[in-house]
Amino acid sequence: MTTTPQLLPMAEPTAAVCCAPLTREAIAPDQADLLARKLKALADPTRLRLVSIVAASDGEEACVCDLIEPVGLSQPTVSHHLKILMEAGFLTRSKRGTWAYYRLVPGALGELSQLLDVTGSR
Amino acid sequence: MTTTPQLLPMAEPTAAVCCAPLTREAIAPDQADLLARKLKALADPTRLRLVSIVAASDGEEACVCDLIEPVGLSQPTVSHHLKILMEAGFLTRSKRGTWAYYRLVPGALGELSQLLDVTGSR
DNA sequence: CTCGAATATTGACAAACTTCGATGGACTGG
DNA sequence: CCAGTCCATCGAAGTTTGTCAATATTCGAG
Repeated sequence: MTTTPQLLPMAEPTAAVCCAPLTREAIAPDQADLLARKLKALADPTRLRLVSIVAASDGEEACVCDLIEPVGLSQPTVSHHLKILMEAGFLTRSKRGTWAYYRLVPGALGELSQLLDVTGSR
Repeated sequence: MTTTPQLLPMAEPTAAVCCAPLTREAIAPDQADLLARKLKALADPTRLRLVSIVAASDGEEACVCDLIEPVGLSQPTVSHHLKILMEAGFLTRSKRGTWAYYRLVPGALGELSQLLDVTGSR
């Protein structure tokens, strides 16, 4: 009964986590918080596999039923991981009939990637 | 009483996590594990700030005493975070006298960055 | 050798996370 | 309308994580 889970701003206000690569100057605490939340969403073997499977799927989308067997976990657990990935801005869901299809948010991974090391400086 | 914490292979056998970007084809479970461990090491606001401060420091190194005040946590906690970052392959330590100086491992962040999204494909 | 300073380690505890089974809601086919 | 399928949510159990105070360790100065 907590408040509605907040979506992390990623697609919309691109200004949120945007500017300084990690290695140029000390990151601000609030930017560190935001970046950490996104990294945490990805920092799980199952969720990495889910993202990867969705990305590699035909049409670059997959329904839950396609994801349960590959990762070998229960359906509620898979749904839970997908929700976390959605809230972090990496996936979107679209329902068609009883099926829920998940897709990658274009550019979400790339944005994170750039933040970690824009310049290749070090 | 677990086994001695294993260093994640990053500097040495670069073949470990090396090949397929997350979005080309489904990642193998063991690669997902490895990648998740590295992401988890980075997925904490304090540790992101530590990495950032070290990177932005003069001479690109910093001792623990320089890091305690900026992050506002106790000395044991800071040491603990630094240890995690070392075991994940992001930092190295060199002791000079009683001081311990931490440095970024060159390329470690970049390697991770590339893994998340090599192509910018999506 | 002894004292003080800089770090690391240990032990403890609360909070967060991962997982599951059970349940509930929504849609489809007969 | 009914039964069955797909998915999300709830509640609970077990594990992991972040943090601190207390303690141990290591080194340099005198």
